[in-house]
Amino acid sequence: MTNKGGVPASPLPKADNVQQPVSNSRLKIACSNCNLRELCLPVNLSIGEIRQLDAISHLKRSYVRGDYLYRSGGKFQSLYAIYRGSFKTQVLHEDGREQVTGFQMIGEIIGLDAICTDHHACDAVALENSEVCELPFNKLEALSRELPSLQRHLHKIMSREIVRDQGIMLLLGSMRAEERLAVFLLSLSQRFAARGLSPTQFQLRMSRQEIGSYLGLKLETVSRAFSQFQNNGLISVNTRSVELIDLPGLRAFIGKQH
Amino acid sequence: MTNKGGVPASPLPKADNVQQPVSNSRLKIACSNCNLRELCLPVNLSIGEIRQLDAISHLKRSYVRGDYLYRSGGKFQSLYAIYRGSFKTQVLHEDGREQVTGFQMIGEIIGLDAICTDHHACDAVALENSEVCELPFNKLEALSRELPSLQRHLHKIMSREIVRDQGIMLLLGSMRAEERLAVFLLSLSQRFAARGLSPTQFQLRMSRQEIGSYLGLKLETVSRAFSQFQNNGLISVNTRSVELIDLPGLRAFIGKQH
DNA sequence: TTACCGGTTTGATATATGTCAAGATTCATG
DNA sequence: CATGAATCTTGACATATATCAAACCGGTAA
Repeated sequence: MTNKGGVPASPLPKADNVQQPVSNSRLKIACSNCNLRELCLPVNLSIGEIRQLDAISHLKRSYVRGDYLYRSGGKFQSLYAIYRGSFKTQVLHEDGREQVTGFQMIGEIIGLDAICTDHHACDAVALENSEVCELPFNKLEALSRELPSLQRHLHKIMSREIVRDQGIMLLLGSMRAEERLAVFLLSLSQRFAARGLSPTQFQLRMSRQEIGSYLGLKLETVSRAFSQFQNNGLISVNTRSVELIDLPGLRAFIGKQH
Repeated sequence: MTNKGGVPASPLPKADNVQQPVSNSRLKIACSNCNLRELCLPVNLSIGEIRQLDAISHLKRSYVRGDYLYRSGGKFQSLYAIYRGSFKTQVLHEDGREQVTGFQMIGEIIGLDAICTDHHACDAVALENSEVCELPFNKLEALSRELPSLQRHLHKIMSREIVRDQGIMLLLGSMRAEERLAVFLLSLSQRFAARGLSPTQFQLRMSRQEIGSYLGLKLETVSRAFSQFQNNGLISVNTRSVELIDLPGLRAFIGKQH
């Protein structure tokens, strides 16, 4: 599964609508495929520093939809930078309840939950054909002692995750069903835009059930909310393909009474 | 407000039911007041290393109930180790909605949300008379480049916060009102126990409204759930003072249908 | 083509929690 | 001690979302 050599084993990934990579560093490629450089690791690093980071990373090959990147309880070794595709993370309660805690896409770092106990606290499951860069955490820590800008960046990534989770707590704790879906769609829109993809037209990689779990709703409620937005002319939706027709209207919808 | 000297400006804090401090290091004191050493910073550090950490910390004086430790949007300078008392953190939405994102008590670190943008993402408000140790983050980062065990500990604290938030997402996304309150009470119980306090009898420092905001419920619903537990003989409650009578029963309650 | 099969949509109804309102209790203060 | 302001409890009722059920759709395989 892993490829320890210094050169990617497979051709560079190409997504529609994405610029060509600007260097042959795997991590930089994972990053230069998107516009939002902060999402990925090699920010504010010199060429030499990026090479050091490259030296500790491995390219892992494809996961297909449904494959586990890691499982809850598994031993923690590495963080993963998503290189192509997307994942969901979920926590399972012993009584069978599950909660999707996030959807991760290209350029994002996954696995931070495992640091505190040395064991993963959730499952990570591929939503489509995907590839990740593995970043052995011991080596990442050692390198970040040498490179203050890498250290700071690692801290920022963890802090951003905390802030993101708090935003979801706000959503789950105090928003109505349709508001939650609006927030979700706008968040996807923004993340696609940051990667040079269309902010108004995209394919959902997850089911209504998975969206519902993430938003604390049943799948029927999610489906009804989609239909409602379509009836109001805010979006056009056909199963997994979505077009956001009225972005300002969607934004204005959040926080409104009734 | 700050005290830059090497010696605490006020007498050591004493809580009922808590052991005496074992050294005169402010951070170690904040820590040795509790049994769960991992909660606080100077874990696995030598005496000399703790002195280094002490050298970068300041003791801040009392906050009274309602005082802000920091405000959302404020410039990020420092993390804070709670030395005495307790705080709540809350995020505010522009439409006036607020969500309490956590309650923090002695030995816990607060302020991690601010690292990613250099500005605080939430408010931190004292729930009672409280004191904190200020830890200037630049100095903390510099020191953690020198001390790998401090570096790892800082990472664990951030990761633990991520895991905690994901647990609350599970609670908010898929539990019923009474289950949420049971989880909340058991979590408090465990944290008190870890500090050498009674796991079954304690005073709540927050209002029904604040508990409700944290749990995604209205205050009336929280009040009814308290009454329900009391009627079922699981707890005894009188406004802010709570006794957990049947801990196993409370645990068993979580996840049960109906 | 035909027949599945998982996922989605939509309708009818049930229920948990919210909303509104009135008292009761606790707490702060003169 | 008396007063008033918060906070908490409890009841009656409203409503958003869940539940249950049926029909619909798009892809895949026989």
